Amino acid sequence: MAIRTASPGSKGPRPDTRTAVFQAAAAEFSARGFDGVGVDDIAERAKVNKAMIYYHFADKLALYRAVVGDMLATIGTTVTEIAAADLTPADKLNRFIEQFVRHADARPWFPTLMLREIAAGAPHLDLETLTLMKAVFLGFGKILADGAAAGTFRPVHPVLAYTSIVGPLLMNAARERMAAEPGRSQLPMFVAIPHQDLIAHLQLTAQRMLEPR
Amino acid sequence: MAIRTASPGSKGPRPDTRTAVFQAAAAEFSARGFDGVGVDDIAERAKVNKAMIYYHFADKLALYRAVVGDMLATIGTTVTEIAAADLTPADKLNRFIEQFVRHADARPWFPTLMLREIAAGAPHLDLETLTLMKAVFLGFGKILADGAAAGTFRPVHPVLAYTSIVGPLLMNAARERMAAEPGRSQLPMFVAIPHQDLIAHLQLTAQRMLEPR
DNA sequence: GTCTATAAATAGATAGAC
DNA sequence: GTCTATCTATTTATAGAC
Repeated sequence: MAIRTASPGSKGPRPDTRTAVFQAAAAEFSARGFDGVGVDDIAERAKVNKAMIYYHFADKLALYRAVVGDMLATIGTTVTEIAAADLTPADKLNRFIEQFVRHADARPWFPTLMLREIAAGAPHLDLETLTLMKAVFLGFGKILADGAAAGTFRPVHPVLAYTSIVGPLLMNAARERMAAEPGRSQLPMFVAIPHQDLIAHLQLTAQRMLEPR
Repeated sequence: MAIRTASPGSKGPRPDTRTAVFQAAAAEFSARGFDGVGVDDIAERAKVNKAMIYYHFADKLALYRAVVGDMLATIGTTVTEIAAADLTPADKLNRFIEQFVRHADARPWFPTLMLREIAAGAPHLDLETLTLMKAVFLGFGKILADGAAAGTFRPVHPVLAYTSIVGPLLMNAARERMAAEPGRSQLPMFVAIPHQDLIAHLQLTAQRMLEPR
């Protein structure tokens, strides 16, 4: 990835103001939610004048949708690739779980922002953004259907299977965030779980859930 | 439950203003989150003057904590009772799942409010409220430990087991809310799942997850 | 593209009459 | 206990100079 930095003290046009705003917005929205974040907060974090945000984005909602849409598009591409890969359904499922965790590790704002939007009932999302969300679900559903057709999976309603895997994934990310608040690490539900263990547990649970008997 | 209603047109002291505020706050906070709700919104829904809210509660945060605390205390009592009941661990686990769903059915604000607070990293909760949250987790952990001691469950980290069961539960509630928004019922991830099916699925998945091999 | 200044609306919270 | 009116701070958003 190319790194573009403005020369120190430069007064000319900053090449990546938009990117700085975008990244600051992702972090802020993830940390405090749509209503909890002010446009000033984003400007401050991005080290950008507030008016610049309105120069690059129509308004706060459009910026938010851009962040969530980009996030969903990225994970959607990953899932679609896995679903289309040349692997057994069981391997695809394991890969789905592993990639989801790795994806979240590389983009810490992702799970919390997604969980927040889900918890809120997705009131900020338009149909276009929801369609990106759908792509993730459909990719997962394809893995399931292939497995059922091959007889390696028992038939389970894709919605139930999806929530059974993604729900714990997101909830664990939220748990880690709660634990990060000061004075909480002693509480038993906030002990650290290595992501290797998380992945292994979810993979085993998912395989058992789908196992024909 | 006794029903107390002020006589129509009464100008005297309303007996249950506090309750009206409390219930309105639960509904509003659940629907739009701490930052998304204005004290005016709560006053309007409760059909109470805004100043009355500050007469009964110190401020917005104290009101919010009262709502969440009451919610956690109620579910905590239920879980503790199940853990102490005279049942096999497997039956206790099934009962935990069923009661959690039934509890949410009877109190529609519960799952969303809880998921919201979790997603936010519980920034609004003090240690006292978190302790109530802990009680729910500990009750669940006791069921697990009893099962492991009796050999009916394999040993699984209680945090992983807890998120694996409660995560899907909460995520499904959020899903139902997303589906409720207009123009969304056609999307495949928003199809309705009967709660009977949800319970059965989670019970089966949980038992398989914990099954020794 | 970038900045300052400010408009316009809304938020949380309180004073004080009844 | 209940109400009206209001204070103060903050918020989204824009106008307009450079």
